Amino acid sequence: MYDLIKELSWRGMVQDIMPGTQEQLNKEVTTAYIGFDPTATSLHIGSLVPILLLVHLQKAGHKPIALVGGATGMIGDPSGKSQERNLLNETQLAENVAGIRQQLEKYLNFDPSLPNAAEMVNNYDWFKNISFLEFLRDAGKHITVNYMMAKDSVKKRFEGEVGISYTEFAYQLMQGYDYYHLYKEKNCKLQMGGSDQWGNITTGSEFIRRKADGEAFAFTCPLIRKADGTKFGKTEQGNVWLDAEKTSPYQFYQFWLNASDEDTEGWIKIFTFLDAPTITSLIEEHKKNASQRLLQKTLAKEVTIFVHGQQEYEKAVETTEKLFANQTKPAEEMSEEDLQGLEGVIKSFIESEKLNAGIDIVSLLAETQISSSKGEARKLIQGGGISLNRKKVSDVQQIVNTTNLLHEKYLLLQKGKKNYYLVEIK
RNA sequence: GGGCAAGUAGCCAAGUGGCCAACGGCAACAGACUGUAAAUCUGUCCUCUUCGGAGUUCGGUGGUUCGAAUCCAUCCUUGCCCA
Repeated sequence: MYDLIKELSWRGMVQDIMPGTQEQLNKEVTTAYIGFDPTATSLHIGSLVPILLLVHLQKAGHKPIALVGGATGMIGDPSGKSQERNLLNETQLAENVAGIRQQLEKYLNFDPSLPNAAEMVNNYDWFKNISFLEFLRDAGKHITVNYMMAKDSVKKRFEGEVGISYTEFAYQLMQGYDYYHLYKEKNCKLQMGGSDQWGNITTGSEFIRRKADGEAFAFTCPLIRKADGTKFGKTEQGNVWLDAEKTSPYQFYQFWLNASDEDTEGWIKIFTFLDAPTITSLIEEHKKNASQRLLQKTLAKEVTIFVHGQQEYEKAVETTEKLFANQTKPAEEMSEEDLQGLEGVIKSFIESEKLNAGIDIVSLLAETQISSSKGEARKLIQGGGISLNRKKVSDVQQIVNTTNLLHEKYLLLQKGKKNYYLVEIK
């Protein structure tokens, strides 16, 4: 067993920590949990940090519990939200819980023969049996409203102009009860999470102290931000998901590869398992010749392998090389195999009759969904944002027909520099 | 139940009878520069378009007016104060 807090500290993954947490972890094998909100069927890269915390925890010899918030998801966490959330319906929620469960199983070791095997729980399982009266008597009585109101997440809403419903106000008490439940049932003595969860987490510790006279610890990791202040984890296609169906490994790899220098130094510590000397030397190496983007490549490699596996990583690199390594090389020189093997690039189809007759570029872009409308397609072309087979389209009227096809089957379209689309005839 | 204030595009936020598809900022998308980086500069940014325009907006509904995001009525939502 090594010093987990020390390990996480140099990685920049500890924001707030309760006194005594480090001692507890070094004293004995400790069970710890993190909650995941079932707001979608897949987790996105924002959830990667909590997942990594659990992985580190397990590596350090402790026992991780992943809690899926089937019950709390029905309520809505006010943390970081300036507005009341919409309630999810039950079927949607059940679907989301199932999806997330499946993903978490990939990253943690659930082998029951291990002394510190990971476990997964759903708080709906205990909340469904608790009546409102019971909850008020067993939980509500132990925490004062004054205490709950002092939390930042709640205070903001009191001060803001939107207000907070009784339902969302109760959220932190539910999360506190979760912690108490796991403390009682699983001897869970540590809760982790993003720093936005600090308020909710400490309510849990306080609740355990008052109701069970027990000591329960906590620490949080900083929320990931980009150096330019914009939201982390978004691309032109939207959220970056961990599900390969939603975000292909190639797109996933590209996301990390595109990280800025400034962000990469911090991210490589957080998102990879590389040790301190390795990272230090990588950073030095990178600074000598930043244009090689060694840090970005290493980061992208490590994270893609962790999430999608070695094989998918290799395919992503292959596709990346075909598209970006020889950008000046005419598209006509790409072999059929090259084009077919463009794994993860967005593909679409066009009927061969349309090409035989010749189709104007604007209609083609609209039909293949590369642009959302003809108007947008036209604007993109006028702004110089569209390339066909690596040649910039300058004429809005340009007709595309079979002579433009590569290997009589494909069209390689680009929106901007980085977004490739492969159109196949059918 | 009474009083006061507010509701404008993804968000913030101007506008308070025609010059308004609506100032500005953020976010987003594209271009130039570059290293598939950052910063910077430029363009786009309600929807559709044969690029000439066309259509639908300013919480909902109804009205006044030649003409309303702007005035009136009413309803809804939110916040604050009083009961």
